Amino acid sequence: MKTELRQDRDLSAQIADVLRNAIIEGRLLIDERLPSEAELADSYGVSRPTVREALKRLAAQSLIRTQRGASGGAFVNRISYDDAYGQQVSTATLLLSMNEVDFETACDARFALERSAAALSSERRSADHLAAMRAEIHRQAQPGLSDESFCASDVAFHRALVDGAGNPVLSWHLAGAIEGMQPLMNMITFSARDRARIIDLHAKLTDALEARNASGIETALDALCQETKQMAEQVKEARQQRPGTA
Amino acid sequence: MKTELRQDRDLSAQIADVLRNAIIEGRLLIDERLPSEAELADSYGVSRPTVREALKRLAAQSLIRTQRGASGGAFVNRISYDDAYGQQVSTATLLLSMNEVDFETACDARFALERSAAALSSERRSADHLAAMRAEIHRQAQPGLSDESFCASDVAFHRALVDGAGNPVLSWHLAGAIEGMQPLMNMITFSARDRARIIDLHAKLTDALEARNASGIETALDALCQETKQMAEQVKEARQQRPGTA
DNA sequence: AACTTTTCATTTGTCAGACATTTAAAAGTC
DNA sequence: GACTTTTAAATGTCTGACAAATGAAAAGTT
Repeated sequence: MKTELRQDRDLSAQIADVLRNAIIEGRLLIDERLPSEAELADSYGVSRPTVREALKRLAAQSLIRTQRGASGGAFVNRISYDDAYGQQVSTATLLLSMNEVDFETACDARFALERSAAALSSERRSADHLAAMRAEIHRQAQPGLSDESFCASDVAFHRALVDGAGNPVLSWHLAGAIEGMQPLMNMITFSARDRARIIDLHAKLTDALEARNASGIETALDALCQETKQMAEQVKEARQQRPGTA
Repeated sequence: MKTELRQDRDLSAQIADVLRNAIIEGRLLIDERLPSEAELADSYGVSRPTVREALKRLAAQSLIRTQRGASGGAFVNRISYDDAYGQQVSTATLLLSMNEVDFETACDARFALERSAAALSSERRSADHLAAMRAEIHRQAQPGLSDESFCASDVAFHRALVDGAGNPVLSWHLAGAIEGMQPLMNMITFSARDRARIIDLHAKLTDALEARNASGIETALDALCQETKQMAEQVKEARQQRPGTA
């Protein structure tokens, strides 16, 4: 772990890179303790604050955890499913909302991925998943539901659908595709007629899933994709007519 | 941006959370400048090193960039596609290699996702994508290729396939599924017979893509999935017979 | 007046040293 | 032996300082 640092870049960034590579490439094993801050500072020839900034960078990526006290220190972290889930959603959200990704592209990608998950789900889903989906449909039909709550329920519905595949890795991937679009979806105003159509499609989708009818699922998902893109298009047109609200 | 901080948690972590939320929820716009470190330290009642640790956490997630000099400071960053790509691959890699995700689950998820991307690619792929895929097949057939290089070429092949869909968001999602498995794939030793079978399937896959034959693509992908899982199974059995090499 | 050079204030990057707090192990006490 | 106290090690935080980069204003020059 001896690397000469250049002087023309942030020292803390370079140290973070060195340690990050050591962790990713497996030279530092899970739960292994890193040298203390003082030792790291000494071995890289920098001050402790600089080392600490490097360690905080790694902590932000859940690569290490720190513990105070005797026999404390920084330890290589086994990233938890929840941490990875949050990072996935967060990165997807930023990618979609900060880069001029048009809604149609994001939507196409999302439903393409969901189609394959739904196909697996139709083989493996349990009664619990169906029940969760029907519960969300029921919530979506309640009058007086805010657009935001409708959106949240929509996410929960699709999440249950995907979880039906019984593959946590697949669920993790889909989290980015589905939950990452939430900010974009929240810009949509759902009219009563929109909601009715969506709820109808959700019902058809759930029925097809219950019957393990793969083609029926695909049809419903395609229709949902079209519906969603259409609503987004309407929002876009409304924006163009009276700009400034953006 | 005035929030009381508790004393029972890391101050730098709390400050990072506050700023992160402000960015994600859009209260701080892209390219907007954050207050200077001294001002932040003052407004949160902490010292500058503490503020700096918080800012480094955000920088590690590409949420901000910093610039020195007059009119410098920390600016809300528009995350680049490349940054998001790297984060996606990195998170997926860690999730798969650090958590006891069995190979079969990861493999199923990966090919499920790739199936849907391939379906889109069969409609939209250009001649360039086909050429890139055939070039990788050619490389894979070369004798004396290391397992690692074979793996890398395999990734490039599938990446070209996915890129054929012409949807960068889809490519981004698939990057996690495909490249994230690379460490797991690198543990496999590819015998000459294994390689021949894989190359044959790659050729069939490319032919089907050229013919825009969706069902042929699906068949080839399913076979590849089976083949991959089988090879992993063999590695697993070999490990169990003489442990300690792990 | 127009252009060039210099100076300067601002801001991040880094350092040194100190103290506070937490924690586990060692030492002491009953 | 069981409990309490002490101690040492480590992270968390603070203060104050200097270095380096950078843009803008001031000064100087033609």
